[in-house]
Amino acid sequence: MATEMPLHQRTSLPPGGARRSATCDICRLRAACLPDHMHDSDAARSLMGLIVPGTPQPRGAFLYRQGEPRRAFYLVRSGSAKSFQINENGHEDVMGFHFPTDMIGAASLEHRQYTESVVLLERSTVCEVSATDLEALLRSDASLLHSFFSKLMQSFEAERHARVRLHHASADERVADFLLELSDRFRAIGRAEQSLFLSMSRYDIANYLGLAAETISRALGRLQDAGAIAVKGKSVEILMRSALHKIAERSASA
Amino acid sequence: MATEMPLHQRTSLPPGGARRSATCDICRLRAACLPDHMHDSDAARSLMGLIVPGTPQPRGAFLYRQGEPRRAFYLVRSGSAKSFQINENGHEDVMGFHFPTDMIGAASLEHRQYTESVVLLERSTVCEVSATDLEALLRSDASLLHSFFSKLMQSFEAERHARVRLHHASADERVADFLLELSDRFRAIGRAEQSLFLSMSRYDIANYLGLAAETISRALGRLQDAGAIAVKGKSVEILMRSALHKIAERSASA
DNA sequence: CGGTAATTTGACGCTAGTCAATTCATGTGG
DNA sequence: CCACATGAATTGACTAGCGTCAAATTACCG
Repeated sequence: MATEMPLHQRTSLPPGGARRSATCDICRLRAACLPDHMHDSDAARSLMGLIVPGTPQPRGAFLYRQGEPRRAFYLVRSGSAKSFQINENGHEDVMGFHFPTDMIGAASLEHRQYTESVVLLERSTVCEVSATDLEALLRSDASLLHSFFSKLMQSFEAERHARVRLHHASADERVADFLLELSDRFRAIGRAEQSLFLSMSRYDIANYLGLAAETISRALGRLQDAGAIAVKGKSVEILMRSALHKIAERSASA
Repeated sequence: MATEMPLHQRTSLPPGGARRSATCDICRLRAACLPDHMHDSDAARSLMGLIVPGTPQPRGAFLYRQGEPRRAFYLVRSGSAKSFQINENGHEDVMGFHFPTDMIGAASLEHRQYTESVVLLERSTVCEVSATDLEALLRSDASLLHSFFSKLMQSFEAERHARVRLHHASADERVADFLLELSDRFRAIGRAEQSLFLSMSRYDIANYLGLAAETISRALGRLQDAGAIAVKGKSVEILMRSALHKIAERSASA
């Protein structure tokens, strides 16, 4: 079995922290986390009232497992997570990685059960929103529904882009693209964009990009030889962003 | 240049047929075309009133081009189409294929301009819905918005599935999966599910699946040798659906 | 500090891409 | 209606890139 086994096997998240609302007010991620155009509307108030901050959970803890009844949505506050499905061959398919301000669970929106599992990649904190509460709010507030609609459309486009872009790309191109994507996401949440910490394993990256783990190692090595990055274990420094871009973009130059 | 040049260069669709509403009532695709839970609601009436059937257009005609201001959404009534983007290398990326009852243009929903081009693959008829009209209706009717929401979620999941599924798949697996997907879609609109007509070129299929056109030929040949299908030009007969399934599913059997 | 898992590195084979030639469709005009 | 022209599809030969297997090295956790 090539896939890693979770360290912890708990099936659900413990009660979480104190149930005080308006915690978003004191969260430094607030601006990046909540939908853009609802910073001070009534809807923002209502939504923030539903968000329950949790306590830090250890690496390997599951937010939920594929097949469990859908209870809640989550917002990553610190740390990171990966979502994955077990396919018909018993093989793990990594769907994506999640960082602070990312919403988790929307992919299961149209289902009664979670369609994927989500496990923490490091010690992390997540905020929780009850599914029934959120759905009720969405039914009553059209502008909030529109916000969600927008966000989903964005994910849809990103997903589409990833599919066609990476279909034609070589290993080096995919890895360069992956690093740039991470960098962009880190920048968006106020982290250093040139210092990346890869909390996920090479196997996870490989699975996500449709490559073998060994190929990830070699690709990182080649990018390093090219002077674009410096790799030291799970830490990657982006030395020449332009070089990385050039590599990522040169797919299928017919 | 490996990509095909459109036969016709018209930049927009001619006026279309007579502007009589309620044409959906006499359309045999109605049940499959409109959202499930709105067959006889007020919203259904309103929506149907916005749908304008067009006249048949020749192969190679564009519904719209990437970058044009977004005017309308389209529903395929007969024939087929492909949507594609030109990427930064001037290369064509095929995003998908469209058959009767498919909605076209939703991917540009959040933009003022079309983010892709759509060209007919054969002589086809499409129905048109004005963008402003539809958006006004969506704003006023929450249940309709929910329907759209649902439909988008479905596409999102399909897109996701396509990405992870095909990432690990071999050429034969991808082609088998593609044929089964077409078969399913044909069945959903009442066509024979075992007799497929591939209106798109091998190059388009290859581009869509992230392969070379020659590989499509060879993969089809191998599937034929395996007794799963019979290929004759653009016509493909599915002889053993089970065999095709087995081939499509056996990706990454660790 | 020891044991385990993760990562790197090397060797090798196979799959799919590329280039080129040929066959096959399709559509056009005489 | 047929001959021809054009592009699509197939087939073959060769090559490059990635997967696989195995071994060595490093990082991590108790």
